[in-house]
Amino acid sequence: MASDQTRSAILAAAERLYADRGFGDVTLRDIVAEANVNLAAVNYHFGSKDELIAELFVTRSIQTNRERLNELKAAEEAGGGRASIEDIMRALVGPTLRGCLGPDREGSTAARFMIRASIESVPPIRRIKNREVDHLRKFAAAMRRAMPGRDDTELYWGLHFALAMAHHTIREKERLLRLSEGKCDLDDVRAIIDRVVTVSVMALTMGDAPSKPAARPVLVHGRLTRQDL
Amino acid sequence: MASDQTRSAILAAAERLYADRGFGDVTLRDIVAEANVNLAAVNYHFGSKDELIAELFVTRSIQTNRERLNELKAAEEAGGGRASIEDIMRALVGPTLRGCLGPDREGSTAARFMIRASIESVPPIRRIKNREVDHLRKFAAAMRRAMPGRDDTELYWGLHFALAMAHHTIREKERLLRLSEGKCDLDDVRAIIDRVVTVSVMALTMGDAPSKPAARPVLVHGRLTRQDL
DNA sequence: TTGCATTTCAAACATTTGTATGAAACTATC
DNA sequence: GATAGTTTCATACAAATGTTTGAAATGCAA
Repeated sequence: MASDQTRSAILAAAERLYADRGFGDVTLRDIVAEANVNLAAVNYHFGSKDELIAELFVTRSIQTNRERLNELKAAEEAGGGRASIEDIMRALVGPTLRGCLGPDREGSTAARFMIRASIESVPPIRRIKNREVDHLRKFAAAMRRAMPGRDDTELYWGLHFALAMAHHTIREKERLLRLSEGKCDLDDVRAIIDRVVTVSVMALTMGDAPSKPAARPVLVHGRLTRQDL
Repeated sequence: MASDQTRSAILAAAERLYADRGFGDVTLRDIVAEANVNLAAVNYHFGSKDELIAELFVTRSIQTNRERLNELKAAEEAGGGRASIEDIMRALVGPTLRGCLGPDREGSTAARFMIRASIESVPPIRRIKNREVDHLRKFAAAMRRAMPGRDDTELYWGLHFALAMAHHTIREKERLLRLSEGKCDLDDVRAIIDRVVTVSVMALTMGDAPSKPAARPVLVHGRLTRQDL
């Protein structure tokens, strides 16, 4: 068998098992059984279990970051070089929410893996996450361009809260579903993204209103409209 | 040694070690060493390691819930039986944020333990968290009283986002600090609570404005004032 | 084919870890 | 102070798990 086949069989099996059962109770033996390869293959190809997990997470992180930046770039080009704050926030939370929620989420192993990574936060992943700040700086810069003059502190808090709402929704979707007795529709990703974006922009622009009501966020793509509010 | 002394020595040592080093790499042997008791004492007094962790978490959860409900009750009494939505949100996120952030947080083992519990989410704790919904229902009820006529869905989302911002701030405070290069002051708990409450109330009351600007949240206790915005 | 490097494999290793055991020490009650 | 119940202790157990090893198999170039 070609070397790459074993490698990717391990990666695929590991991602699937971790996504399904969490990092806590998936052993290397489980993984190699699922991948139909020998136990020693993991250490041969990856060095250690932790490096395997790290590779999985890095791959998926890069993917997400690329999607985010693509969306940001598209918004900037559409806006003639400068994206609106709303579109920036949408680019920030959209890819993750779309990937991890929605009715077809069961089919996406990658998304479920990233949810696990967000919930369980195992050491090798935590190490990577902690140096993930550079990517966010690009968003901070775009936000600064979109809201010149606004204090940087406010900007960071807005960015922080946007991620908070997006990630918490992914992490705790079961609980929200139970608490709301199904009233909160977690399959309508469009609406959820709009909701998170709206609140984020409100947090970022608070104080601009009420004198300038035009600055208030307006929902574009979603189902929420003024009369719902 | 009296039975209770051993018991509480184990509890204290376990909480301290878990808080410092996380659930991942603290063994029962570490705990009994720290507590100066015999290894078998854990199983004798608690049955198993998981039950020890569960007891730690339940104790602290009850404590937090009590603080939240006390604050809610106080607000309701001060408001003549009905608390404002702002005070309700403040009662929801205040105790946790006060406990887990702030300059004296290093001293509070309990708070650091709860942060760990929030970050690592080990099985026995996850099991408990999943049936923790009842407590939140009381807050949902209070919110319903404060905002009669508002759609329940909106209410749950507001509750959800409030917890999102609070918990994410606790979980990711290091990252926010690094991202903002220290600009976001995570020691000023007062200001953070005000910020979370303000955004939560904005999320809950969105649509009430701009026709009724009086309905916009006004910061009371904090340092943020209108001229900052 | 020969020879060399890469990859696979079964088996064993070395720890770590939670738990169980049975005797000893202790405590409190009568 | 004898006895029964409780608690402590040293030690052992059993299972799991990541990692290593050295040989066998495979692929590939000369």
